[in-house]
Amino acid sequence: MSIVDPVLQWYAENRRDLPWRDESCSAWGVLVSEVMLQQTPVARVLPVWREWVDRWPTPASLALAPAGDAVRAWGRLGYPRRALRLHQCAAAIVEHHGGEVPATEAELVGLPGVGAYTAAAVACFAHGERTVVVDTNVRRVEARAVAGLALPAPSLSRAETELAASLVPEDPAVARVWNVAVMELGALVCTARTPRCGSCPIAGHCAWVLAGSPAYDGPPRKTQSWEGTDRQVRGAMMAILRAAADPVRLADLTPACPDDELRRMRCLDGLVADGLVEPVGRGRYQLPG
DNA sequence: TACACGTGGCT
DNA sequence: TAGCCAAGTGT
Repeated sequence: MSIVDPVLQWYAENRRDLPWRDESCSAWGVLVSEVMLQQTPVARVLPVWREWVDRWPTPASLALAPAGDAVRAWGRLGYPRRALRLHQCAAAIVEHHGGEVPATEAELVGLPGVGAYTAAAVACFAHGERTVVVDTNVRRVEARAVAGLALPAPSLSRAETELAASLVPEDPAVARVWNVAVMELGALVCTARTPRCGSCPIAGHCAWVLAGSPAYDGPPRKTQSWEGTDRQVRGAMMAILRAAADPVRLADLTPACPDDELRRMRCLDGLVADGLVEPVGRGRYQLPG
């Protein structure tokens, strides 16, 4: 008995109506959603995605805008480098793909900000290609249901990729639904911390449940630090720059890290090196033009 | 491979 | 409450 059919049926009855899943959503809209959803919850993405696709409905329209507009419109989604890469991605699509989002994983994976996951997701969800989509949700569902583990290992293994590939239905149209369905199950039911096994369509043959839901027993999962990190300072600087209508002075960035000038300068240099901040002379800085 | 990279909600 | 965690990518 495969877990595929019950998951497909569960999805048909429980799926969220997300705009990037609409038939009318363009491939570009799908690509934008996938980049925004990297490490970022759906609820936070929704309003920003709407604003982006309304303002920049095609890769060409975004490519024509200043990069700083993309960074500012990114708002507080986090990881603003994604906005910069999406802007670079739009330019690459115009330059190398006639302005159309490419359909194959091989073409997609070369674009800025598009890695293995996003390439598989866009090829499948936007173009109907039969790909193997493996994200953190898919890994968790399959780790539990098939491997009997509480959580997947910190990094993706060959075995996991092969397992995921073995579960994808042959028919591309069915594969497309499967890929989104297993992700949705991971997002809504088979969650990381408090899985709702009582509502799970495959709890009856979940290896982890059948083993008594044993606790995680793998290498320690390192928790990312935040307080006092460069990342915190960079985020504070970006917030100041997003809010500013004109270039800011160095002194305007002091509140981002008031007690450590060395760190402050290191973070600013890093932002400039990343292309998120642009020096404009006379000791002033702004979002990239 | 391991680490850096934002942000905010949830338990 | 302090972590934990969220549709990863680039180096």
